[in-house]
Amino acid sequence: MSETAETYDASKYERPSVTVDVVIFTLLDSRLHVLLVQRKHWPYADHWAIPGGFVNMDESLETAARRELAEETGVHDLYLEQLYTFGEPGRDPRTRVISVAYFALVRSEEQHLQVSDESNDVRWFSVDELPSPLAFDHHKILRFAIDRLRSKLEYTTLAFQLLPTEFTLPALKRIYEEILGEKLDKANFYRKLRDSDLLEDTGKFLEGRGRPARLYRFRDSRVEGDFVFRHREARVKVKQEQ
Amino acid sequence: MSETAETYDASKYERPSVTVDVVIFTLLDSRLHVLLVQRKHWPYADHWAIPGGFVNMDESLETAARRELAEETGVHDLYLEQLYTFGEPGRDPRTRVISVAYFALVRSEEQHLQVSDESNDVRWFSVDELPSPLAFDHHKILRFAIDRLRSKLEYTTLAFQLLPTEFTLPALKRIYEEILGEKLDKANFYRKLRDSDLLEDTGKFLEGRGRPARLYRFRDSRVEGDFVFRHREARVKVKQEQ
DNA sequence: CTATAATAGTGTCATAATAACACTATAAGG
DNA sequence: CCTTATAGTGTTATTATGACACTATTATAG
Repeated sequence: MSETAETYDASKYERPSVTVDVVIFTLLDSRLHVLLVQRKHWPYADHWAIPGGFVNMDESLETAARRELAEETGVHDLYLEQLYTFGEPGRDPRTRVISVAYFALVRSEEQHLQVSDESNDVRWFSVDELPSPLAFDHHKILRFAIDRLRSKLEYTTLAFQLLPTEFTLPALKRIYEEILGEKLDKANFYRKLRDSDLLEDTGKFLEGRGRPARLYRFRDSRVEGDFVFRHREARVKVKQEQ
Repeated sequence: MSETAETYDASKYERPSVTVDVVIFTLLDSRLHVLLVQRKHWPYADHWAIPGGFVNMDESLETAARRELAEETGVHDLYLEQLYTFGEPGRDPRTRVISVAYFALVRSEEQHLQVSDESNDVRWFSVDELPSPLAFDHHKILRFAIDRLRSKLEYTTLAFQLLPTEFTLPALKRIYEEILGEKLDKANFYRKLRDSDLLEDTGKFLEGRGRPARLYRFRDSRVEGDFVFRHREARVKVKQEQ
């Protein structure tokens, strides 16, 4: 960030390439899935990869993320959150690539996937059945994203983004259970939600197998943010995170 | 992340520059301070800025952050944490610059500041008395860092990094109070610490004005990590973060 | 040499949050 | 109309929290 004069020469230093990569989560068949594209070209041809691509000179990182995602997968209209920036030398065989990773949650029913001519295929993969190996260091990025997702679930309303406008408490509880990988107590979970004042009763019901479930909606239309909602208390413990 | 063949031409796309910027906090006269350097050259000559600089092609982002910090300020030996990546077009008048920001806490007594020939001066500033305007979008980065620091204080042992190996409970409490900007209850704060099992009694005492304070040390030498320690319970509330 | 100020540290208790689990409610299907 | 499946509520023992009053140990002023 220091240069000698107005005579700054932009081409003086060799520059790394900058990409954005986007980890998109959804719930499919009640399982957490992630969106991957199958690469067509070198490097890592035929390998599955997190969608992403190079940042143009005149667009913001988030705009680039949105553009690449739409181009490569057809996914659009989502709340993106910056995850981490990966920049180890050697992570891309072509040249030095620094990759700003984003992540987001979407409702898969609302997304129509489409394959670009840069890839063979675009597909949702259960996070428990990922293809291996993934391209580049994408396995690491994915791990990072899943960890972050779990941890943010503990104190935000992130999970609500996976639900339609109107939803039932059991559905929300199932999402938490699937992502956290553990069973939650119904009574305690519902009580937290009632006390949180986040939900609004629609008066409607969802018919199903047993007793119909009451339909709620998020009180605020701002589901796209990070609201504080602890589904349970975080205990004091000593452990390393990340 | 997709290219047509082994014929990939690294110079084909115009590339942004990548810098690392490092927000260093310390406690000085019981106040939270941040390290700034006064720029010597265009752009923003004579403005104060967060230390940082361009990433070399063969070094990792964190290595670059460490190197720049040592070169520009003399500060070394610290636990760095990635903060956020800022990449709006136009944030640097020279060219498109994407900046990966890091932050860290240090004990100022252990650091000997030294000015590089790229800057006029290096100095600690109280976060309440920052020079204005700062270079580039560094004010925004600083805000971001302070917010993150406060929020991580709530559930990590980050603050312990500001203390020497052996320290007293009142000293630790003062750090929390200064950074959070609010008074904490002694009894409750000490109880949390006792229950957390993070500390070890050294058997020694620190003499002072009144009753001598018992000296503790962190039980683990791994103060340089992110341990979970909630100095108080986080309450359920609905608010937007960041 | 005693009183006071200053700082460190402990005890207590009403209230709230938590976790566990037993219970009731309402539907479908045989 | 009995069984199963799902939704939803009540209850209670235990623990965590916040507030605040109390005790302890030193230096220093007079």
